[in-house]
Amino acid sequence: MDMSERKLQILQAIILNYLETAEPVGSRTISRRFLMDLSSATIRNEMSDLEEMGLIEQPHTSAGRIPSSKGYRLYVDQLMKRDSVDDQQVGILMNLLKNKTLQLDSLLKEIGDLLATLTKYTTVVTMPHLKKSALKHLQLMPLDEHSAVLVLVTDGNIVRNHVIPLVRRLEPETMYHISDVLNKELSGLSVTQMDLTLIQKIKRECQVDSEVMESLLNAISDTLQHADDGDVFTSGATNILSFPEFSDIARARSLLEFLGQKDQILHLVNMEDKSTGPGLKIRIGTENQIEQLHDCSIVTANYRYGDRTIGTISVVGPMRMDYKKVVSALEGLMQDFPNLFAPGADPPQITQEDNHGKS
Amino acid sequence: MDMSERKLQILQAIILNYLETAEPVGSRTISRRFLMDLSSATIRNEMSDLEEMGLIEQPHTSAGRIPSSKGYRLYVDQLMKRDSVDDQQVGILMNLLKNKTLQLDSLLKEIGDLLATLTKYTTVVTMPHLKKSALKHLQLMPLDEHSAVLVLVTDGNIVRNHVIPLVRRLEPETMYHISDVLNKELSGLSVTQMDLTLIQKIKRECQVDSEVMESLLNAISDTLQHADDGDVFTSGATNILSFPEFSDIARARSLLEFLGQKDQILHLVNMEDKSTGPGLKIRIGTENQIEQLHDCSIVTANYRYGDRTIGTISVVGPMRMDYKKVVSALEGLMQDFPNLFAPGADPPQITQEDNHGKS
DNA sequence: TGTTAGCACTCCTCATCATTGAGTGCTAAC
DNA sequence: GTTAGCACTCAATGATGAGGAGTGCTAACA
Repeated sequence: MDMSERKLQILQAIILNYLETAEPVGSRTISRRFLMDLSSATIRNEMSDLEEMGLIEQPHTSAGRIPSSKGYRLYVDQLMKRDSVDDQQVGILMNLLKNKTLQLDSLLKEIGDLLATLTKYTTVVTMPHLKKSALKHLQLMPLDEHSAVLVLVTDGNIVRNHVIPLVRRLEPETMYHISDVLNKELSGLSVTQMDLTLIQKIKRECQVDSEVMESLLNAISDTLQHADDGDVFTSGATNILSFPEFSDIARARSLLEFLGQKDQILHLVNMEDKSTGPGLKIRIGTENQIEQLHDCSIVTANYRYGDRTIGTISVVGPMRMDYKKVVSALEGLMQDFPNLFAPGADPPQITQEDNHGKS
Repeated sequence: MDMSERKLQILQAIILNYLETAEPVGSRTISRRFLMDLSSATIRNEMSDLEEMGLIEQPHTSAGRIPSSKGYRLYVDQLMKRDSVDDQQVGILMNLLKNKTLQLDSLLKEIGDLLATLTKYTTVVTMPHLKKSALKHLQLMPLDEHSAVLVLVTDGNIVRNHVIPLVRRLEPETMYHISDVLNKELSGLSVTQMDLTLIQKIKRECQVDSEVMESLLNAISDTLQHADDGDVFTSGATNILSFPEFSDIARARSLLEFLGQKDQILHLVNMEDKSTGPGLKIRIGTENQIEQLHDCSIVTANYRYGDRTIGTISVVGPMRMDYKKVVSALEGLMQDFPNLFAPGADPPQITQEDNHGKS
């Protein structure tokens, strides 16, 4: 069976109508609303073909048709046009963000919030992995007899801190000294790049009583190793409850619970999928591995800082999602992303994922 | 109408049965399950009285009775006994927490998570207000040409940080110097205790070019003033969806959305209520001012650090909540709270809210 | 050969109606 | 004061049928 232009039009009509109404679409509706020069009977024949091709399906015999995962996929890949109206919305959003913060993590949270408000779906933002980020500065701060604070700043000005125990009191001056050495040796590196040789070198350079130094370095290395491997920030989760596809409370619950599990989310958005290139990644309905997401679609963008992809911004919604709007919003966002960050921030430049291979 | 012992027994029976089944309780059920020496007819007469007193109500004429807010209130105030089984559970929970962290905020998050798991309800923990906490240490860290990080540590080892812009480059040594002065002058104080005289004094002592100093102090003071006035941490929000009283999706949604609004939550838990003493605060159904909470009950405990009440831990559930379990858990928690924190932490001691006036 | 009108058929939706049963309130007897 | 008995109420359940949206098929048409 060949794929005529007309079939595509009908598929698109079904999808557009279904996105709007969430009701199965009948042949007469299409004939009246979209293709007035064809009778419903003709459209019925075409729909029958489309169903055979697996692009649409029928909830029951005497109902209209709804798009299948495969149908949405075809729509997203071939039929969908970008929307400049949404681009404008993104522009407004970006202006809200500009110069608002010097810190990448708060910026990302703001983006998540605004994107959830704009799209009315749920957004999931993964923060940069500490381990993959380059350290910009690190410092020990005296706290009390038994503890000190280790403060780490990574590129993007993300600050992490951890209280570490001391075997015995250290003078502030000693700490400053150690901090200087640590900084000299470690800044610019990522956690994965730190090895034993480096640690030995630091130990020598500090010239501090080796017992203290030993425990201190252990604590620091512990902190670095166990630092959360990427935080997840979710916004607009309750938006899901407003869609009729989630009026079944059990379904809604299982999805919301899934969205609450950081490790699962991380696993999901970081999952590599050979078929998609560098741009946005769109997963539709049953294309998702995870069962809780079989009724959902997820659009994911990777953001970059410097030359590394370090995190993701995703929009989660029902399969009957306004793909055009979401894709426009995310693409617009990724385009403007580099300009968002600190007007004259030092050397680092956030660059967008280049979209080569896409028109 | 007087309140006989028997009426109380019947009320208690209704409540216990309703907690279990979520179904209106009929006279025959009580006669069979709880008070076998009385006929259903007798119980019916008593129930009629209880209804007239406003302690129970009837969804419709031919249904059993369910407790009213007033009924639960009486139960909570007079009938409910503490439960030692739950105490044991709390004991286990406490052991899980012990020595886990040196930082009050992560400890509180853990508590929230565990309490949500234990009770199967939703927990809401408010973090200490920065403005009310005493500063333990504060420090400026160099970052790059245009910015520095201000790190604040409050009692409880809660670390906050903020990137602040610099009008021009400062040497690390200068920053250390400024930090020392700031520390000397400010540590031990809370934000509310800092005034203009103090700032002037700091300016003099630093002996740094006054333009730089001016902008720096402004930024710091900005940071302190605008520091989030208490963060809110919610755990187990989706538990709500498992209760039949929230099978209506609109109701569930409005509650979940309410729980997502930090400012509203803060307003709620900090609301002073003259009628309750120092111990736990229990708000049942319509006793809550906020409309979204009319079907819910909230049990709130204040935690203290040193001599100040600085935050709250709450459990939110349906009105048909297992008050005994929740109250036992929270009371047990507050009792052990002081022992939880850092084995040999410096001077500060977390003390519990004393329960005088309670048996 | 592609398009369309017509028609029988399917099956969901909704309203109606009767049945059932849990529960009540009242009364009269114990 | 307690209880048995009885009439009554009303939500829940399930059966029934009308209405309607939509389909698939067939036959006629351009």
